[in-house]
Amino acid sequence: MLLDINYFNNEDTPSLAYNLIGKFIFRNENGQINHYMITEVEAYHGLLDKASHARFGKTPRNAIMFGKAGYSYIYLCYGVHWLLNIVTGAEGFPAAILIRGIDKTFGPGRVTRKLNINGSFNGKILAPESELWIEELDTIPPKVLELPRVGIDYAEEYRDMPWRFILGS
DNA sequence: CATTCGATCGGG
DNA sequence: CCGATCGAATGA
Repeated sequence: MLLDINYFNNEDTPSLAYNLIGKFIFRNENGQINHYMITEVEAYHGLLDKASHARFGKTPRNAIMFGKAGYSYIYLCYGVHWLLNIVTGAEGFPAAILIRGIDKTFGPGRVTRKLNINGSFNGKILAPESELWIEELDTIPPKVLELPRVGIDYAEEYRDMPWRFILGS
């Protein structure tokens, strides 16, 4: 089942992120379709989240986070790595879920390399027509670990929020 | 303008 | 531990 705007149009970003573990990213490259289980994500939740790109309000870079759910938000991190996020929540509520791991690949920069995507995919709707989309293949809930997010030591009281989710064993 | 500094990774 | 690498954000 395709997970689209109706699925991601939810303002409980941490719960959406939790529930993304065990779902699948599909990628169509020249007719060759592969899919990868989502194994690690982080939630970036609203204007108040001091770890989020949206914490200073709407800017050209983060505008997509304020838009409709079910779209991609992709940006260059440290001038080197493209990071893939899924926009969530109602229009006007800035939130996104960072994809940090798929299958055996860990690290958000490696995820986009494995999927062979970059900034040209920013702002695309996650659907087969974009050659990048999310599906639920089975409804058995996996074991999920909750941990603090990575690389956001500056986020003050939001630094230790357990908004990083990892597939458990 | 100038400067700082990241939602990282790989190599030594 | 550190350098790469560059654009967003900030402040003058």
